[in-house]
Amino acid sequence: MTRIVWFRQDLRLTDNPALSAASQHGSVLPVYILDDTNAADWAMGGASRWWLHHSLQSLNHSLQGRLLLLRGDPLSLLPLLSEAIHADGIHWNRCYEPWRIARDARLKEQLKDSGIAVESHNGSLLWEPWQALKQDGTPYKVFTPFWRKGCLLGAIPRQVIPAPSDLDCLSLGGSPYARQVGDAGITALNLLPTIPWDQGMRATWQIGEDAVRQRLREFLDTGLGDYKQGRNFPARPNVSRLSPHLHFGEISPHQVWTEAQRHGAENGADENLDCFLSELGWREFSYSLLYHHPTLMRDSLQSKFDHFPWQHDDALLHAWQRGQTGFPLIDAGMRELWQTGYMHNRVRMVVGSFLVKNLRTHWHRGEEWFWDCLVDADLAANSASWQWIAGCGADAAPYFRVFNPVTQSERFDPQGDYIRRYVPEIAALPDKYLHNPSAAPAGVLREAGIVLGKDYPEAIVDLKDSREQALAAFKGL
DNA sequence: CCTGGAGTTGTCCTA
DNA sequence: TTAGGACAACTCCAG
Repeated sequence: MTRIVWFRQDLRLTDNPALSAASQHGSVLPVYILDDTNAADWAMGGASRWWLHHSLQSLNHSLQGRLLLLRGDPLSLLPLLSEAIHADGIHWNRCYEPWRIARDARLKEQLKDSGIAVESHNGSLLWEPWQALKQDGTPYKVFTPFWRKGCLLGAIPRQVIPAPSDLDCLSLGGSPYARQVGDAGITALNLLPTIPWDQGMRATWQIGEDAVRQRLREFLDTGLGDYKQGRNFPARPNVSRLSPHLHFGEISPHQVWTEAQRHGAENGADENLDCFLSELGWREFSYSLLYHHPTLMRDSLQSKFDHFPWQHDDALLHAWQRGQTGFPLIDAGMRELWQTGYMHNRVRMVVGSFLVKNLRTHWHRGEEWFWDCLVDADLAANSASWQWIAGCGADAAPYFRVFNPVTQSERFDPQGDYIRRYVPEIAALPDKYLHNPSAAPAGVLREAGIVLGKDYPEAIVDLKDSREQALAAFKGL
């Protein structure tokens, strides 16, 4: 008998509970379905699609070209496929986006009614969101107790599952079955851009299961040692850059957890290891928030923010999006995002704070832009993080937490290495004025050959004024 | 039910 | 130059 393995956000062979379970029943048909019909507003953005193309290619390669690629509605495709190949069961690893939960629940009902076994597995979270609860059975709203009590004191994450050694993949190549359900093939999924905006991305990333395991080893060997401090400096190589791989499931958090613990056991566990593991905790926390608050992507957790006096100015928003704000750290971050599909975490906070507080733009605008541009765009992490920086999330972020992009720049990119990489037109400025060209004396600008407003924008907003206005608006709530 | 300590990531002013 | 305190008040969470 054959079991279908429906790949979704688990594009790997190692530590894949659904694949391993299915393979124990006999032959396996691996399938991926590009589902734009059920996602509504949260269909994958452009950068994510680009990543997906390469990740699917890598997975297909690992499966000796046996991955069936379809596009359409799984609710109709999977019953058809099951019938066509006489599958007696379907396995998948759980997803936690509300629309996916709803879709999968419907599908499960449907398949069970037609006598097909359905098994869902946990492939992407260390702790299920319905397990990490307070004593009284309700979900946590604050990270620290969630992580320390709800997670770390709970069940130990399961062992990593080896890739199936004797995988028997059903091949449908050219068979009528594949055509019956519409074998799209990877190019037909149209995941790649029609105009070549992906050059910077291709130069930045190595995609796929083998590549990410190498990346993890490299990070543990060279980045973890000074993680706690170094991770704040965007020019330093101390962040893991695992997020897109984790999002698409080329690696599981269990693998990261296990490898990091092993590294700690061999080299000494310290606050750097704890700090890194707690970043996995933030991922878990975001998923927990989304699971228990299914409208997290839309509704502010603190409803008083419904009355916040947001402003909207297309020109200011556009300047932010394209990295033309006149604040070099902001512009470097937004251009890093545009060019590579990624932005350093410290800089994400600074650009987010700037958009929401200094420009007083609704956090939805930032959320949407990141969704389209990030290769690690993840509904849980993106929604939770924008709410956090906007101050409307579950954690009571102090109202006075407004990042100053110039101060942050001086503190975390003191030599300007990050800025000069992404904002080369001001590279000739001395470090002292690199962080805020609008404050540079005319002579310094002339010396560097820069005309503000022509070669590089004047600051689009007054930091002091806009900060005070944001604080006043908050006070008015 | 009550109580008290704590809450990822900051900034600015003052002494 | 640098360190410390102010900046609201509230909710969360565990005992």
